[in-house]
Amino acid sequence: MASTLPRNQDVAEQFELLADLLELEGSDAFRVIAYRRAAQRMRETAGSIAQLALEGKAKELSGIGKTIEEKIVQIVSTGRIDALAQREERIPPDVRLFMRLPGLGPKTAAKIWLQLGVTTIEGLRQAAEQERLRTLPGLGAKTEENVLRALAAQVEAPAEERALLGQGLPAVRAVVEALRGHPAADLVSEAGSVRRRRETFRDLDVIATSPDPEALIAAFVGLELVSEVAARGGTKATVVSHDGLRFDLRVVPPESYGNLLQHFTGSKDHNVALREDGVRRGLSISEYGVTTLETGEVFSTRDEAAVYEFLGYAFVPPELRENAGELEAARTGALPELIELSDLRGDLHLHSTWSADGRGTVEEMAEAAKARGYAYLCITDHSHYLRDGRLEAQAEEIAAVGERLGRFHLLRGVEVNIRADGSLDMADEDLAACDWVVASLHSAFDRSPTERIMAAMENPNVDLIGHPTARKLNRRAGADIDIERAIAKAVETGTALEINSQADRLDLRDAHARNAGEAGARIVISSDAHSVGALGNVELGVAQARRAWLGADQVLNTKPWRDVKPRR
DNA sequence: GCCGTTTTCGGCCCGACTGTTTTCAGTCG
Repeated sequence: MASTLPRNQDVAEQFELLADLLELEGSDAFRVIAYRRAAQRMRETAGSIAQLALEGKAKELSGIGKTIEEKIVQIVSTGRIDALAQREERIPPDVRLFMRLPGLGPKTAAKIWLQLGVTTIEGLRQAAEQERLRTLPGLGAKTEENVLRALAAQVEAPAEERALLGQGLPAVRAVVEALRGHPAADLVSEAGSVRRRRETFRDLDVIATSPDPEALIAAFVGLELVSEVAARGGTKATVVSHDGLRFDLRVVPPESYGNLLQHFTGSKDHNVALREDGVRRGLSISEYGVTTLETGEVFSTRDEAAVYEFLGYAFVPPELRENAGELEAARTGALPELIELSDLRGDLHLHSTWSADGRGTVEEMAEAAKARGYAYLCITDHSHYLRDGRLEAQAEEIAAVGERLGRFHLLRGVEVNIRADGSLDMADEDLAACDWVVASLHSAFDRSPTERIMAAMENPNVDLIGHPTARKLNRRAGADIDIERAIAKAVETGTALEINSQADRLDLRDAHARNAGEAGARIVISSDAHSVGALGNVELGVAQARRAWLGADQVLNTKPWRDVKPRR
């Protein structure tokens, strides 16, 4: 039974832990890196890694070989990697936390544990206070100070959350715009994970060139949104905004701007793979340029695309830079043509004031959609607000507003709830009367969620599964959906799967949406808007679709309505 | 531990900064 297998996240966590403990033991660094890479690959794999290992197919994934595959099988059969269980008995759990403190690493953590006999966080605090850390070679007063500061900060701000792209994207754009308008600015760009449109971020990176770096830094730390200047130097600064977002600005030399933008956009894994590939071909790649080792010649450029071109790759869109096959594809001309925001022709999941939580009327939502340039819009209010005659009243209003809008298609839909037993909470004849039906999980996420959404797909009235895993970023993990079975059922029944564009949903997530696309499932990007402004959410959904390697032809609502829903 | 358009053995990204040091190891991104 697939549902009894450990989740990829949990398997990856054991390898991450094993890597940490091996590192504390001082074992071969490349072995440690190999475990971490494998863990990363597992997290980004949509199918069950445990299932793959049982079938002997996990080693087909890059970074996973025979040994790691065997260890995954150990997890399935005994719950724990043997090598990990042994080490957990020897190494006190808090020592792993030592090396997570900023400034401390595995070497220092092990030294403190083995030479001072410190085994707990509290013991570490005391050792620092009593000035015992400085008795160790290579450690001094400054280290003690750093340890105490780090421990205090940890108490103040425990377990930091990553902020949502939906909050960071407008914020970083505002900063980039403000800096571009400054006389000391030349080139300015977002960089880092926000440029790759990752769903969450730790800080927002901006890079720039300037004839007068000091003046640009001064303008940056003086921006109205800045509440605190965390660091400030001649070429870089870090600030915290009033709403708690961290921004990093780096001012870089113009002649290497392209190389630097490439470097600071990441991801780390993408850059490492790029550089390893370079080494194999006699090229040393850094943020300043590409050195041809044989001649010593250095290629640096203001143009990021020129970096990829020089290295023999097609330009890799930032959203794909995760070392998930994009380099090979860029070398062989196999990169996909990614969907763009302007490809969307309509929205197929959103709410009006007929839903208690909707803030725009049917007419307001329709007018706003028309103004966005859409050709169609489907109002999908929650089923439970459409009882006792309200379904008919809502249908009349949609029909009346639709008349006034001329050629624009205003459609009548519903978001029907999938109950705990897998049935839908609206009668089939009512669903059949709608132009479009979205079915979603909203509760009882632990009660056979895979079976429930698959049952919904079997209903011929259901066109789309909304936010398939029902996750909420920073709030709850998604339901434990067996995504491969769900995708197979979607393909079989022709039911579309949603990329929900709400900032804290983005569900399907990137890896799952990529799998769905590869399997030939139909994908819909929808706003799930509850207000006029939220129709713009789809920008996040399109970004997620790009991270999933999807082209416009794989997304249903890039097509005209007659092709989305051929007449029954 | 993984991997291969030199390789099934011998490699495995690059540079900056920090704190502790008289030349560098450890950490970080």
